Amino acid sequence: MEFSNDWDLQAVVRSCGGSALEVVTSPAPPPEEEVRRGIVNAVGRVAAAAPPELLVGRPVRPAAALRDLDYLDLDHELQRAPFSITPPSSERRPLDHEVLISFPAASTSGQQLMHPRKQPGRKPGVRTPRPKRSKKSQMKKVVCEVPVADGGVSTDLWAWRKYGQKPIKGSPYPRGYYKCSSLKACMARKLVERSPAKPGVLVVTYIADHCHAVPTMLNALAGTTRHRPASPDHQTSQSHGGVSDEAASAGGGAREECSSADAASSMTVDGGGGGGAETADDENEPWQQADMDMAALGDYPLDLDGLLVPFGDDGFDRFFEDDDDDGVLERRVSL
DNA sequence: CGATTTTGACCCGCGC
DNA sequence: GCGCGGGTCAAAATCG
Repeated sequence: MEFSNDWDLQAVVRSCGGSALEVVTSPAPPPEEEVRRGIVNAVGRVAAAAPPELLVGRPVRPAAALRDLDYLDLDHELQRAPFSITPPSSERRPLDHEVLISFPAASTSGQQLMHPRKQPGRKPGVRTPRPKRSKKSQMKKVVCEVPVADGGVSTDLWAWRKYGQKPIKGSPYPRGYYKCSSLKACMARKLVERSPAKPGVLVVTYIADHCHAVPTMLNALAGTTRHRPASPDHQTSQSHGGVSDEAASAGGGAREECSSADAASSMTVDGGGGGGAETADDENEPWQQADMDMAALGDYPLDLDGLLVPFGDDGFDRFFEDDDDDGVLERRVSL
């Protein structure tokens, strides 16, 4: 089935359902205990309640999903929540203003990669003024750990577009940078990387909130499927110490439809809002509602295709042999 | 043709 | 003040 295939691929990456609820930021982080509790309640419920099919293959409208959830004994399901909040002491050591949510280890199955490409790049000498990255460190961040491929892949309603990937010092895996593609002005961003300590876990960091409603027509944005050309020139390594292929892979499916992040944002609501503008009161905004819902759904889409394979590994070949015969990474969402 | 991905270059924050 | 490393930009390639 179609779904299953897609699902598999997507599974590789998504699932952080979390929606984390968020948190945080800067100046006054909410009491850890509270935040944690809130996350568990919200995220746990959803994740536990929603069947994979629901979250993944066919995204559901948030409202509907919530409705469904209402019928479940959420409290009960809590223990089955697919993730857990990781205390600050975990390996990834969240910052003061971060909240780390982790999901149970999952099967690390999928490996993917993509073909190398030529080498574009910006022309030297060309530079454009860029806004200062002020207070980046103070930006709202939600960190969650997601099993690379636990069956619980989920989809979120947000559309992400990959805008960069970089090798991270100390980690064999590259980090992918995504921004919301629904609206150019939207500052929501997401960083996805594999945990060096736990290869089967992806660390997803959501930054900033979405300043718009959850896109209802995902197809328009998310339909993209990138088929990797059977690149004839298969060179494996390139500059940057090897970001190469894998990196590519990252992009491979790069588009994700996420939600959570925002979720984060949305959830933020209580927290303190960090985000400023977005936070704006959202209570009455319809989109916000949607946001919340999604958050509640706990979907965490991630696509880290590229991140799944460490630099310089041989996953490449494997990828084409196994997962999908087409050698295609697909990610589709249809509403 | 428009949207997205890839990826080298550029820029900036932070630690020393 | 300098260098490192992370984050972002944007040209080129690719895909639907």
